[in-house]
Amino acid sequence: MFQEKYHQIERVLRACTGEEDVLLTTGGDHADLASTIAFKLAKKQKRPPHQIASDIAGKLSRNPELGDLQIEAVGPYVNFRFGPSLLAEAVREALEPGYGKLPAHSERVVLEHTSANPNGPLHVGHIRNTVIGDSLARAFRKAGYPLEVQYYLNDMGRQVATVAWGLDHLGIAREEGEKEDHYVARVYVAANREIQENPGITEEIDHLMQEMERGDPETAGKFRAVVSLCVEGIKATLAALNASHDRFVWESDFVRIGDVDRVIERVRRLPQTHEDETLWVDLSEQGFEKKYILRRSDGTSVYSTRDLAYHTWKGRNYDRLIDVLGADHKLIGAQLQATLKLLGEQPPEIVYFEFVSLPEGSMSTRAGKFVSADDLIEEVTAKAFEEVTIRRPELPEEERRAIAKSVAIAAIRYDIVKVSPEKSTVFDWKEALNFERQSGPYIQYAHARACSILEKAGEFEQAYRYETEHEVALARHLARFPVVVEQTVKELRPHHLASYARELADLFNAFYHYNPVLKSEGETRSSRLTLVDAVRNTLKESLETLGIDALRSM
RNA sequence: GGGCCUGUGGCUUAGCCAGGAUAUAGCGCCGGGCUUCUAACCCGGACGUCGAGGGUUCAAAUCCCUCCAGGCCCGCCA
Repeated sequence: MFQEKYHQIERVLRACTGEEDVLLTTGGDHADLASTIAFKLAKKQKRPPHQIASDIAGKLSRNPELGDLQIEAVGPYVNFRFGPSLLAEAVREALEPGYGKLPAHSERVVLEHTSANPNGPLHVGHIRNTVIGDSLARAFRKAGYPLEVQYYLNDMGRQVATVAWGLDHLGIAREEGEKEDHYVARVYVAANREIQENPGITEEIDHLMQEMERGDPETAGKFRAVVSLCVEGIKATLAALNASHDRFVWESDFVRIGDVDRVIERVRRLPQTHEDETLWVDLSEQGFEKKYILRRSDGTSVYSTRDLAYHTWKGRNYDRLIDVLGADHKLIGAQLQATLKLLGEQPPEIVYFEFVSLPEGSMSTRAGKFVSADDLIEEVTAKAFEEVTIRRPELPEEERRAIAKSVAIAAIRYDIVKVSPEKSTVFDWKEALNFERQSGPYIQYAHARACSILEKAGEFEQAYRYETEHEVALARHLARFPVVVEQTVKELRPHHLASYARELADLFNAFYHYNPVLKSEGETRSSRLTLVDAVRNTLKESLETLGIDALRSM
């Protein structure tokens, strides 16, 4: 409804003013939509803007095509407000299962996110990638795109080689009940400490990497064992976070099947490519002063080479490539894009997010200095369980545990997704454990409330008469959900969804306190119940797009 | 030194790309509200030179320039 109305008003304003850009925006508190076109025309017509606005409003008010729209000039602004029948239509649409779904696109999208090195558990920095990536993935599916989500597994890097070496030489046993990825991290930290004391080990690790690249079966087996072990743990964490990947792509496969050799051959034919002891691309014309090295002097490939092969493969199998990467990848990401362009391949769109640090400084897996996602989930779940137990002591423990789990993931995911990706953040336990307003559980609570009202109401006739300011504000807000989904995929910024869901919960809570539902009567009761149902559905759809469980009771 | 990002009340944050109507919200603070649909809630109040300066414009948190502060990057690591 909202989009149709937007485009219709835009069309009519164009016809009325003769201007191409009619400066139509959302009007905030003042209106559903508003135009500042009068300012622009004031200059051309040499008349005061409020007169022009008033003229336009007068003309449009007599236009029957616009239907149930209140049009008013307020000073220099032309304001449009949805009338009762449009609000009814908005609520009717919001009741539909899957509300917010946009018309299907045929463009096949591949979205890569998380892709953390398999040398330890995901930490609170990695899961910013996971939460942004998974929320975007859900938004893309909601926006009607066929989508595949991938995790690129760096299974032949120095980190993995270091762990493989550590397992062979340090005799560290896995502890009882220790999660795979945490065990791998322990070996990794110990191996790094060993290297510090005895730098000669670096040569042994270099040798392992060369053997791996050569395809030596014994070495490959060792690497695969390390990575498989670690990935088991990582997958469990991702599942706990409600994040999923359709495919894990192993970096070494591109070496094994010859794609890396093929891409090197193609790069070699570029005029920008130089070969001395290494093979490198001169990207200075593209604005990069650093050499983009693709083959070491010992003949082995580097991460960038394999990444080039991976993206070439993606470009051939999908129409649109999206990567979610930490801000530390900005340079290498831009070099990758530039080189793919030189090769005539499709470069990825890259969503960068800035760093998450700890109050005491940057995180480091190597130094064992990080807060793991598993510890975070455990702490937040424990706090959530306490809360549920205080509020709902009568519920069986099993049910309280299930609620606590969902509440914890809601708190964690929302806390991360609500902040714009370009903002660097400092991880804060107090914020993570806060379940009040502007949190995931706050929104879940609004949803549970709506469910509870509907359950008590039983059967009711649908009706659509909205008069109080709270009813009208809710109906207006419901209409915007599909626009927010559209905006999220257009800008690749999932935090819009987070703001939207919170605003909807805010409006619903205010409505709840001022407009009794079950105690009202007749058409008012039916209309309010219908509205509550529409809010419930829209909250559910927006929560699920954020990867948060829409609990019916909490 | 160079590149990218950020700077909005004590703290966190939306708005900035597509300039317009009293700058969004939370935490914290002060005050009020649970025999009434779940108080993980609601209402009221105090708190802002939108980092600083200049420019463009009828109009700047938003665009441009300079400066300051913080983060990230500048490896034959990934």
